[in-house]
Amino acid sequence: MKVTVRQIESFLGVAEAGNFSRASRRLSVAQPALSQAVKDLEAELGVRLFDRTTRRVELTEAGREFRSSAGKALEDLQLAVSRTRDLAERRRGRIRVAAPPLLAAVVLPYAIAAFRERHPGITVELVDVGTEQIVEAVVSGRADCGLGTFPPGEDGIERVTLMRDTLMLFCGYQSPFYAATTVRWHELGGHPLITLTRDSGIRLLVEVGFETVQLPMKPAYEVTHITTALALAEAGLGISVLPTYALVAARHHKVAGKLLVDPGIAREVVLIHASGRSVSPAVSAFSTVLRRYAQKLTPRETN
Amino acid sequence: MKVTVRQIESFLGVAEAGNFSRASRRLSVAQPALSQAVKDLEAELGVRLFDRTTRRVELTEAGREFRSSAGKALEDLQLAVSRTRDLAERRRGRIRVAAPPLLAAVVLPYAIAAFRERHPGITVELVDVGTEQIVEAVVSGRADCGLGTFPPGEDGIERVTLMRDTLMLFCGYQSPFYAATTVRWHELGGHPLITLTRDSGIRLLVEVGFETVQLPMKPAYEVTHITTALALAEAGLGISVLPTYALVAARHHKVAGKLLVDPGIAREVVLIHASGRSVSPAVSAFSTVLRRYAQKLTPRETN
DNA sequence: AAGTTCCGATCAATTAATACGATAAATCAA
DNA sequence: TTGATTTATCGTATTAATTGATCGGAACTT
Repeated sequence: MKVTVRQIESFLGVAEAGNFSRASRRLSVAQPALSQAVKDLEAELGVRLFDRTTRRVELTEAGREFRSSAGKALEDLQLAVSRTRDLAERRRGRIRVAAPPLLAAVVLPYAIAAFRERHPGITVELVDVGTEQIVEAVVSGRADCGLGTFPPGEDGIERVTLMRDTLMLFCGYQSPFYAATTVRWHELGGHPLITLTRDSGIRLLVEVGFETVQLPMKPAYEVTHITTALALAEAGLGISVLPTYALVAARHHKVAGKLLVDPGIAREVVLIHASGRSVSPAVSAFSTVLRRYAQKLTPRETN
Repeated sequence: MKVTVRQIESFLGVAEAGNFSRASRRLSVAQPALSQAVKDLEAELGVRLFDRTTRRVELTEAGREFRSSAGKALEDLQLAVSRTRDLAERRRGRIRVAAPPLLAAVVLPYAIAAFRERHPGITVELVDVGTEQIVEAVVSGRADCGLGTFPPGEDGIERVTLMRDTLMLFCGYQSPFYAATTVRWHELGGHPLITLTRDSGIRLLVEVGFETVQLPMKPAYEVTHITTALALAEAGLGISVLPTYALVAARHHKVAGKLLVDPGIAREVVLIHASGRSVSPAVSAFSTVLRRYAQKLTPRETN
C-alpha cells in the first residue's frame, strides 16, 4: 500500500478538528472512513500519529512533525493544481505572438487591449521578427502563434483565417477620389503616390497592382509606418494604397478609404500555430478574441 | 474525482521516461494504467499535459509548469513520509530523560553511550530536575521518560522496572571489611562514615539502615558526588554505604563493594513515562537499552 | 458507584476505483 | 504500402473505499 492524498487529508482534517466525528462532517465523509484512513496512514508510516481514547484525540510527537511537513507539502501540491487550473481556465498564462511590423503596429494594439479586458491574467508578448521569420518562430516554439499572410503549403503549422484583407486607396479630402465609392487601378496614374518601404509585404502587392494595369509605379514618398502614410495623405501630399486594416488607423485622420478594383487584390490574414503541439488555453482564447475583432474590421465598403 | 498521488507519480514517470511504455516498466504497472492515470489527471486539471502521438510524447507548457511545481511538492511529501519513517525505525529522534543527579551522573553516561552506539541518530537530552520533580516533568511532557525510585500509586505514569538496587558497603583496601564477603549493618558502628548530602535519596535509605540496627549515624564526611565518596574511601578515610550502581563508578577506584545485610535494604529503579501518551519509538528503544544495561549492573555479590 | 452519553473502532455489504490483458488505431520507417 | 512500435480503448476481475449498524470504552452526572 502507499500513502495517498486522501489519507493525508483525513489526517490533517482530524488533527485540525481534534476529533474524528467533527472532521468527518467537515470533510463530508463517513467517520469510519477517517478511522480507516488514519489507521492505514499510521501503518504506512510505522508510527502512531494520534494518541486517542474515545474521549480525547491529540497528536503524538511524530504526528506533530508529520503534520507540519506533510501539511505544507500538500498545500504546495494543491497550489500547483490550482495554478494549472488557472492556466486551463484562462485566468493566467502567457502568449508570445509573432507578427509583421505593420500588423503589430496597427491591428494588434487594439486587439490586445480587447483581449486584456477579457483575460486580465494573461500576458501578451510581441515577438519582434521580420515577416519571413514568423513561420520559423512559431514552428521552433519561440512564439506560440503568428499573424500574417503566408503562402499555402507551409509545413508544421495550422492556420485559422482571421480576415480577408483587400487593398484600398486612401486619400485626403482634397483628393479628386475623395467623393468616389470605388476606384479602379488605372485611374491612379499620374497621382503622387505614397508607398511603404520595400520590406513590407503590402508594397509587393501594390507593385503587382500597378503591373496588372501596366502603369509605372513612381513613389512620391516612401514611408515605414502606415500612420505616416495616412498623415501624408491627409495633408494632401498624395494618395496611398494600403490594406483594409489601415482603416483602423485612419479613424484618427481625415482620410477616406476607397475600394480598389480592377483588379481587386486581396490576401488572407491568418493566425498560425505549430501543428503537433497542443494549443494552449491562452492562445485559443487569444484566437477567439482576434477572430471577433477581425470581423469588425471587415470593410463595410465591400457591400 | 480528485488528484491522487498515483496520478502525479504516473505523470512524472511518463514525463521522465518520455514514453508511456518505458515508464510503465519503470513504475511496474501496466501501460494502460498510465494512460488512464494521465488522462484522469488531465481531466482533473482541465488541461492537456502531454502532446502525444503514438510516436512522440512531450510535455505541453502547462505540463512543464505542473511538472516542476507538483514534482517538488511530491518530493517534499515523500521526504516528510521518509522522515517520519525514520522516527519509527529509530534512525532519528530525541529523548528527554529526567533523572535524579546520582543516576544521571553514574548510570546514564554509560547507558547513553551504549544507546548512542546502537542508535546514532537519536539525541538524548538530560532534563535536570530535582528528584521530586521527575514525575511532574514526565506527566507534564517536559520529559519523555524519567528514571528513579518512586512511591507506588503515582497517577498518570507507567513504570518499567530496570533493576533492583541494594545498598552496599564500599571500602578501600586498608579497611578491615575489605576481605569480607558480606557485612552486617551493626558492624559499621565506630567506623568513619562517608555519606551523601541530605538531598540525596540514598542518604535517606542509609539513615533507615542505621536506625534499624539502632546505631547513631555520625558522618565523618558529607559529599555530593558518588565518585567523591569512592575516592575518599579509596584513600582510607572511611567507609561509605552506596547503591549497587555505584559499582560502575567503583571500577576506576581501588575500592570493594560488599553486600550489606541485616537488614538488606533495596529499592527498585524504574523507568517511567506518561500513561495516555504513546511511547515514542525512540523512548522504547532507550528503554530496551536501559533494561539490558541494568541487567549487567545487577550485583554478582548477591549470589 | 452506577448509569448515561459520547466517541472511536470494527463489521458486513455495497459501490466505486483501479489494474490488467487483449485489441484497436495511429504513426513513422523502410 | 507494409511492418514495427506505441498509445488508446474495452471488458473483466480485483482491490479499495464508503456506508450504516454495532460494539466497547472513557468521562460526566447523579
